[in-house]
Amino acid sequence: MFEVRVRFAPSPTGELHIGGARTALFNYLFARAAGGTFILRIDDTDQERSKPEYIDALMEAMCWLGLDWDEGPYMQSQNLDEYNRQAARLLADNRAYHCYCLPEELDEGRAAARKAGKPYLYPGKCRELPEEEARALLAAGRAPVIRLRTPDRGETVIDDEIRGRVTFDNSTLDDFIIVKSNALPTYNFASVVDDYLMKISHVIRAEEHLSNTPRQVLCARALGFTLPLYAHVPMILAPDRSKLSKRHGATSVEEFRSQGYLPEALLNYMALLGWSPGEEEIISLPTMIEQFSLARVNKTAAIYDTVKLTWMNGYYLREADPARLARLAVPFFQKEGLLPVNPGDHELRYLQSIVATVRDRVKTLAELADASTYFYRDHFNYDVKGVQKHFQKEESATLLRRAADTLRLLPVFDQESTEAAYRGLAETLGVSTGQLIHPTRLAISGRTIGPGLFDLMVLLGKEKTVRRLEKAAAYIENKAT
RNA sequence: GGCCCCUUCGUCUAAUCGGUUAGGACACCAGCCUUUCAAGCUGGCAGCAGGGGUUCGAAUCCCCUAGGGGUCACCA
Repeated sequence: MFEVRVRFAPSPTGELHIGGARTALFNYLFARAAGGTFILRIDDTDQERSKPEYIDALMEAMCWLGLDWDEGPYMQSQNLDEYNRQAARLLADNRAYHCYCLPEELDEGRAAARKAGKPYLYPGKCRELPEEEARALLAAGRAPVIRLRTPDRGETVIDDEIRGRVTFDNSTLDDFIIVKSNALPTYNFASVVDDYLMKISHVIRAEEHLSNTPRQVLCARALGFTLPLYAHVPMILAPDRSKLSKRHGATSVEEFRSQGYLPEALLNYMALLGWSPGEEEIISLPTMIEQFSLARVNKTAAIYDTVKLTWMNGYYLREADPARLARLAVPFFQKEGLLPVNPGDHELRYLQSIVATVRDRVKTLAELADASTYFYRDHFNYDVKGVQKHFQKEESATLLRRAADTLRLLPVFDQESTEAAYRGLAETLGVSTGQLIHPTRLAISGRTIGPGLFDLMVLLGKEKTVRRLEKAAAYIENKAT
């Protein structure tokens, strides 16, 4: 039995989006399920587009999700000598050659091929370039690239763990570039070298890489490397069925986080895209590890749907430990201006009791904060429809004043006592409890929807409740005159 | 356009070797519960892309068509 070693190898050219995160998750699950090693590698051989801040953001996102890696991060930019060494070997073996063609020269051929409706293949101009000419070109200041000498005939076969046998005709593959003119390796080359050196057993990545795979196999064979096993997982598509990109709005882990999604919800939702567990859909990371297998990963691209993710987030919101939830909610309350930068113990305790009550009816942390504003602000507008419904008759004012008077006299202000008081008052006044409850809710929260009224009053406290009832009564009386 | 991959309710998916009233989840609708809104519970709507084969029998195997996606860079 060989050791399972897998890697997640993003290029730091943007935020970690849900597709990349899901690939990371599957690698993680596969490694953990097999007792193997999960490696983080940063494929940063593109100097132009790679940005250090993306590396930090990437690791931050993975930590937030709880996808801890065992080795790395390894940077390809730190391993340049190795690629050069391997390329030199290929050159010495005549399995690769220098090519002096300029990109512009090649562009002409490309344009012509496109016009003719044919695929463009490098014509092999420098394949057998005489020594003299090469020297002359070099002397003229041309920086060559290195191309792999690929077979013209035969086929390259990949036995993919998920997709089965995939065959490519070698005649459709040209002598592709493995080292750029700036001496940096291309993805197909660097990736093969590292996967071999790191003893990667399974390359688990998105399907978009499937058509690159024969090139990598050719590289590995030229280098004399044994091949890893490949598993190409289905892509995650945007709602418009196209590949995920910035223009699709919230797709990065960081964005989901800032919208108030919980890591366990995002993780659970992502796991369901392209894979299905046993009986239960709601599963924790440890359970995913127990149940994960590549055999149950399907081949169909999935369109992600935030509606289901949001539902799931609501579920996890209600399940979460209240103290933890309060901690996670802090930035959202700060953003609404409800909490100071450094909230004290008292404020955090109050937050926790609010969160524990309000979370039952919201689906994200952002909604949670939004639904909690009236606990912190005395000034708010009354819901317009609510006013029409509950503040229209002048006797409503009387009702509210009677309620305020009753509550004020309560020696104990808790769920039971307030409810008993209200039910008693309704009876003496000869009205239904609802006739008392609805105007009260509007009076103390400005809203027609929210937590159970008695929870709400207790959370607000006797003083504020009574004050707001009287304020509302005055509002109704003013309105009437 | 060439090459490669894919195709079960609107969306995510199940249906181990071909035999199921094609199952579940989200969403939606209805009812129950109820001080509102949620949640919860119960029920409902909704799918094998199309056409040919093979077979006693096909969502499942084969072929064709259509559709979708990916990829064709000195990006990964």
